[in-house]
Amino acid sequence: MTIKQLRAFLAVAQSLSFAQACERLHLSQPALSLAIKTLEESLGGPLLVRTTRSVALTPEGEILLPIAQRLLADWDNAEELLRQHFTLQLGRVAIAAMPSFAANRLPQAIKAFRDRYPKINVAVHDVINEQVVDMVRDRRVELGVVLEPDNLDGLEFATLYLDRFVAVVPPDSALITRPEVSWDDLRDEPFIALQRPSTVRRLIEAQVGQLAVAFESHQFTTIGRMVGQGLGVSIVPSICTQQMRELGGHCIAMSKPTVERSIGLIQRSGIKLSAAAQALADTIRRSAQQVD
Amino acid sequence: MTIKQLRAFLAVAQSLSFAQACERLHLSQPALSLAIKTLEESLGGPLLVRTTRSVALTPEGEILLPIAQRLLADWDNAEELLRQHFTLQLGRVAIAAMPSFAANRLPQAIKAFRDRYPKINVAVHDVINEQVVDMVRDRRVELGVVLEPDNLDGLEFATLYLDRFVAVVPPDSALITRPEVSWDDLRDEPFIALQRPSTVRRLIEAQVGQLAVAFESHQFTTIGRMVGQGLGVSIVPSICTQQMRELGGHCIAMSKPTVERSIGLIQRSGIKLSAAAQALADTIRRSAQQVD
DNA sequence: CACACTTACGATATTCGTAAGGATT
DNA sequence: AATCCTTACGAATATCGTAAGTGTG
Repeated sequence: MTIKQLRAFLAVAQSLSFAQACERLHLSQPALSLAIKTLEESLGGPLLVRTTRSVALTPEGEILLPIAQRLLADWDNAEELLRQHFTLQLGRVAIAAMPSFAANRLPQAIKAFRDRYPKINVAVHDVINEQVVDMVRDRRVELGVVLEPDNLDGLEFATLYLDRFVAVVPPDSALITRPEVSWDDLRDEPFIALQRPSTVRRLIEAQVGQLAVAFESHQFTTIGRMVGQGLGVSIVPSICTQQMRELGGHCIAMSKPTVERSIGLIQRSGIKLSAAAQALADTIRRSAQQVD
Repeated sequence: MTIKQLRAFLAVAQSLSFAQACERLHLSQPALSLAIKTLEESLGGPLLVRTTRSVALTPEGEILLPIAQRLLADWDNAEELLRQHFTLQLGRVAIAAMPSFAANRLPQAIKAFRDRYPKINVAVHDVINEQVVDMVRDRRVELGVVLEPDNLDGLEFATLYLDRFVAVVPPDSALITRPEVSWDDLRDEPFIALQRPSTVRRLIEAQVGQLAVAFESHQFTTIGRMVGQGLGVSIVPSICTQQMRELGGHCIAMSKPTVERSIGLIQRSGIKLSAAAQALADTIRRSAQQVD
């Protein structure tokens, strides 16, 4: 039993005419006749009774008719579903991104993606850097945006930006005129830090040692606003520059030695991204180039 | 997308190896390779990622896998179901029969049928003659057993037995020594008749005019037992002879002019019986020959 | 005689298997 | 070197359409 044979049967059963079914199937009468005959032989008995002037279903044909309809409908639906996934007319991507990226750069990339592929469902997981890596490893997301991890096994990393730390100081700070500030310049000010665990916090501490932390927050937004209110200074990834400015903080480049780390896309290596995830990755890459 | 292609995909996806899938499919590697390739082209993208040493599913392949399983399972089930119907390993027949036949002859035919085709469900409708015809016309049953109807249009009738009326008298009746009795011989006795509407009742009245009915019943069993108890005499189709004897009645042939009517199978003309109904009809015909 | 389905048959397309090629372990 | 998948190509198979055949209204 083949798809063609079943389609042939359905066409004849519905029109009760070989001639009409021929047109619907774009098939010659003999070809249709043979298809039905072959189907009947493969199933072990007649499905249609043909008098020279009319066609009727046998009881077994009556049994097959609704089954054939459902079978072919399921078949066509499945085919269409797959095609839609390949043509990005349907699908779902899950992406995880570290908070700074999720807050500052991802939204515009998602916007561009959604404008182009409105039917693709995008799930964004805004989690700390380490969890992004875990989620990619666990296959809970196809894509991640992270600071380049030390341990890459099983993962592929591709740089989007080169990020360095910048100081954030209140608008009335004495440092504000300086073209750049050193780590030591900030030691005297109350320091506002991300709460642990956080890669940014860890990297800063690795650079300057234990900090005299005055305030802590999980959110860059809170940090920015605290700095804006003159509560202290902070150090944030350069990706957050614009956000800090909007919140009232003033950003100043850090003098050497500066810490630079790559921010980039990670995915499991050796597996193929879904068409949707591939397209999202492309969109994010394009978006990164535009900003730079 | 064809059945073969989908089976090929399923085999590869399950074994994650072309080589193993080849054996399962009884197919050469190139043929399998081509089948997958064609499938991928027809759907618009890759389903499998082949490194030279391993095979993995693409995300779209992951989507297709459970769909393919269900599709093929449904397909195989449908095919098997139809085959079972044709080979009489599964099915259902509905038959309607007039009470005298249903009670006297049908059970042994059903028994023989069920011994031979234990999986076929048989529904018997024990209804009066006219309703049998109606049920066949209305397609509520495929087969009927009736006295040959006057109006046959749209129906086919095939004789099983030639039935004539026989007299039933109590065992202590004076008539019991007679080789045959006439209609008039029975006029003096209390008459036990089937209740109207009944073809038998109608035929008897057509023969002898209005009867002096002493008792009426819907059931031949009741009539037989009444006669057996000496409450009166009756006239029944010869098909009931054995039943009457068992109930204590004594059957005597009717002298000429006797009424003979055919008892036979009816079915809608121009349609094909289901394989199951055809087999049941054959069994009933064989059963009728054995009795004669 | 026109219509509707089937059979006959030659042409075209698919599908298959063998043989060879390329890549990885 | 061995394994595994792909490409190449000739052969077998299946399917198709044209033409002829058959039975019905």
